[in-house]
Amino acid sequence: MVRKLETHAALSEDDRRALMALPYTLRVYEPSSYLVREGDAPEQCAVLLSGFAYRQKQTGSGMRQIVSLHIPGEPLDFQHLFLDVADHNVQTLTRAEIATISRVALRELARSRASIGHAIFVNTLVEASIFREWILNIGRRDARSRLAHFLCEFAIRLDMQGVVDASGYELPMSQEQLGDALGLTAVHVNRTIKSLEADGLISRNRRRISFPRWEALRELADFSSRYLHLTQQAS
Amino acid sequence: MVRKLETHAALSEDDRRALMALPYTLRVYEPSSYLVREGDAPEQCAVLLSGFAYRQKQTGSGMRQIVSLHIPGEPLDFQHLFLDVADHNVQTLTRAEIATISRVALRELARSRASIGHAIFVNTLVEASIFREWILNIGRRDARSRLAHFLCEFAIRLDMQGVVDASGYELPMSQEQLGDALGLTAVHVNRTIKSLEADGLISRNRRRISFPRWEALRELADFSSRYLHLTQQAS
DNA sequence: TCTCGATATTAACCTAAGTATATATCATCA
DNA sequence: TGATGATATATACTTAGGTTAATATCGAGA
Repeated sequence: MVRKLETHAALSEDDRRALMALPYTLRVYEPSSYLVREGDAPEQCAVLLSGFAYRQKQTGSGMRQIVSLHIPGEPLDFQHLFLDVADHNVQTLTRAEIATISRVALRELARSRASIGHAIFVNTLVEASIFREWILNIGRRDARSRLAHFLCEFAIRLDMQGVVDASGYELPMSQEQLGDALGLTAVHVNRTIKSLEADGLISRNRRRISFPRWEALRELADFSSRYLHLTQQAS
Repeated sequence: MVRKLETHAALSEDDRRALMALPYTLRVYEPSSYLVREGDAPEQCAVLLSGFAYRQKQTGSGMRQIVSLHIPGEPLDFQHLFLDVADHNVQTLTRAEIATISRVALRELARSRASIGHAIFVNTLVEASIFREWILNIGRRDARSRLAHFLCEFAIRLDMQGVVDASGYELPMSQEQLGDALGLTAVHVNRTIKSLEADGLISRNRRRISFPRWEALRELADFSSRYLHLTQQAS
């Protein structure tokens, strides 16, 4: 599980063993638990085994912006691995099972084993690429495309990670949180979801979403998976 | 110059010599020249010696979003150092002097000299942190705060890099481009600049901007420099 | 089964920001 | 020195999305 994430970037040989050998602590967190708080000096490095999590920042006036979303199998703290103080918050979205590794030990491993360091680096580069796409999405797409893009990204990522069948998935968040991720209000998220549904681009049952017209949705979303770097080869 | 950028992250000893020893090509680019195009397989790694540059992505319908801005002394291609295909465009903003290093050589150096690899990693982590702040800025702040935040960030970064005296600076971009960076239209950028000016928060002469009431501006902008990780220590 | 808190949905109304277009300013260059 | 193209500024009007608040729905307990 710890190395499942490494695979997407650059397969290593038997330094998997080294990764697996890292001492870790397993713990289950309740929804909305903080894993990292802005201002903290990060000591540990968390990996999401099950459940969902997100990164979040807040404005002085208390507006929240979700800055990224994380699915089972993804590491949560590479962004702070070499930084002294956290610049954002990391929180669980749902109840989540999390493995915690010592930050120093991981850094040591990254330094001593080049291929592991490389894999971690690639992982953070892909994350950065997703940040860029989110900037584009929030800055330049209207609510319908923006939401559609978000849904497409989530679908593809879940699919890649093998967490879900292609038919659809259970959105692990409220419309309020969806708004925080998209830079919209909950009310407008609701309007927009309804509008996509009315056009038959998605269908829903409670939070379960499926995609009766995937191609049409993808087109509306202006979605291309290039920025996810799915085909990234080891090197 | 090449290693000036490394300093902000984690000073290395005499592997500066190794960096300096990298063969490079010097070239001057005209404004708006493409350095990297989305879809390309990056071969070279550019460092901005003078002038300004930015990263940019476009929507299917042709809307542009500037995703980051770069000032003299900053490396431009670490984001693609270990990725096979570019996910965004890099362009000069002004006429710019650029040193080009072979990507393979730099990767080799990053691998063989841990402290250089580390410095590069820290640099990309800080860039990622800036991406996150931009997501917050675009997603959750209104036009006045958003523009003010942008101006503050630019001021601080220029100041840190020693490019400018604290009194103010010459904005190297049109209001159109400012809009592309902020997720606004040029018209609204103009309104917003005028409004900040009317309130005495900035003063202008053509594109030269100065800050008669820095503290007030910074407060309006909800700006805290934490996310720039200015105090990042070597480790 | 009933209650409660969290979500979701809806409606009415408001405003920040977009659109469209005209005009002014400025730097460049023939 | 006058023309030209790129910016910047201004104005009128429209609209996507925000605000507020009321109502409906649902799952978890008691």
